[in-house]
Amino acid sequence: MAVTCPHNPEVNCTDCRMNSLCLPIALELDEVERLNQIVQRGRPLQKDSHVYNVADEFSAIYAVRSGSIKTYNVSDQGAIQVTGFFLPGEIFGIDGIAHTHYVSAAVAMETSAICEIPFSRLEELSMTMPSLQRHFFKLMSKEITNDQQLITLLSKNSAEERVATLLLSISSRNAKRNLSSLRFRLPMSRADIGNYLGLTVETVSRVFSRFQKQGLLEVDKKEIEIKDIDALQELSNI
Amino acid sequence: MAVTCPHNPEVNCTDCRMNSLCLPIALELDEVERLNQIVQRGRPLQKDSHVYNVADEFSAIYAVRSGSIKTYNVSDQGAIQVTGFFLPGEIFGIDGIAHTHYVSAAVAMETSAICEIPFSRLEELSMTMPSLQRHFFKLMSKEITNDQQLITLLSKNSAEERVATLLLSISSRNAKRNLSSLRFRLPMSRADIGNYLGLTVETVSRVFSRFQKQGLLEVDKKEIEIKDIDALQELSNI
DNA sequence: CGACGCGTTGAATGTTGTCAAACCGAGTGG
DNA sequence: CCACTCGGTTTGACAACATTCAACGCGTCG
Repeated sequence: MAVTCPHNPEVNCTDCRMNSLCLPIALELDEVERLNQIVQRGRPLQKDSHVYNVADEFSAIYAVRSGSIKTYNVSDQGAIQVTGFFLPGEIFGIDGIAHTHYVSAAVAMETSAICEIPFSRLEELSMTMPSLQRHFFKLMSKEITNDQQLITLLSKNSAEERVATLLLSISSRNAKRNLSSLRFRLPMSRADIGNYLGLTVETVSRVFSRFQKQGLLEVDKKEIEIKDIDALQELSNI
Repeated sequence: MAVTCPHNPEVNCTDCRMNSLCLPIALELDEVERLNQIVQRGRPLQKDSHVYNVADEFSAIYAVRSGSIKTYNVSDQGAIQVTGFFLPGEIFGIDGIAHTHYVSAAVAMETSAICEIPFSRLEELSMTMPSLQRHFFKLMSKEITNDQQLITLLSKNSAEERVATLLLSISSRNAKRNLSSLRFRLPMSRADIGNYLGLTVETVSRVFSRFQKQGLLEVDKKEIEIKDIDALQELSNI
């Protein structure tokens, strides 16, 4: 049992139950083992502690093993923009590539464990493992796609549509991790949601209340139960 | 004279007056020549014709030689989101990397000439030219940075702030191309601006009128003269 | 216990979107 | 040559949605 506990720093890539999410599917067993060799697993991070901060030197990319991470940018004027939420099995920190220093920051939203993958060693490794190289390009590309979807969301959609879309995103990502897609706990605060979606805290709160009144959701602080996923999808799709 | 005309397909990278913008600075003369060998220059594109479209096979990245290009995404529901405007010397089409097919589209906003750089040959070339490889990573990274800046703009800024920021962006990019930073012609329509900035055409138009009334701009259709760049910067910075 | 962070709710305000009309310049056909 | 249409743009009146400001509830922690 201990070996599969996500907080356990001893767990290796082969046994990690997230490996289907963060590793390329095509990897052979011995390749996973070689990757495993370079992955560094520290002890759990406390809530609100930084994985990296703006202007930190870029040296690694990260995978969430347990808990949850948010990333944010700081504009020249000091405005904070949350750019992503990352759940177990997901990769973050790729935007630092090609800069020598991070332009964003990453913090734990709750007690979390992460895997650190030194970038230089990953580069070496991908020279001899084409599927890793490809996977890695896909990750950068996915980052761009994600950002552009967020741009569309912010640019074209109402508060209700934005919140519905975020809830469905978390729902489907939970499903991938074999968790319930209809009942889950939001790791982030209302302020984080608002910041991410370009809304004020009050608006986010009101949307949750409205959804509850309309029977789409059951909301208890951060606990969410989706009661009418079709209606949410309807909202998210229009 | 003919050799420096930007529409001329015969002009090569060494002589192109945009080369300081689209090529890495560190390239040796003979390296430029090797790159020049793989660049394909077609005849000019007409206004509104596509460089590539959604679902086209990804095979190359592009540089603007003359004219201007816009890129846009199409959401599942068919909504169009303009994601970028590209001026001479700028590179576009990088978001197709790591997908086999484009997820976005690129169209000429006016008669334009472009350089096509086949991706597979660029990959080969960068194996032997470290500075090209690095430059190339920077481009992907810049795409992410740009997108995230747009996210912040859409998420946190008012209509006036968004328009001011776009104008200043074009102004400074013109300066890099040795054109006037205070007097220029906008290549894109009001509708494109609105789509890009998450505003309606009417709002964009009103903001231009207001800026003119306040003496920040002189607007004549697409011709713009910046009268008070400090005031614009003030707006863009807050 | 009180202070504090976080979330919710209410009322008023304001910015932006919507709808409608008109303008302008370019191109077309009578 | 003029009247016409058409696309892009501007402007106005109005409505709607989100923000702002304010107050309050609730749980946690010192």
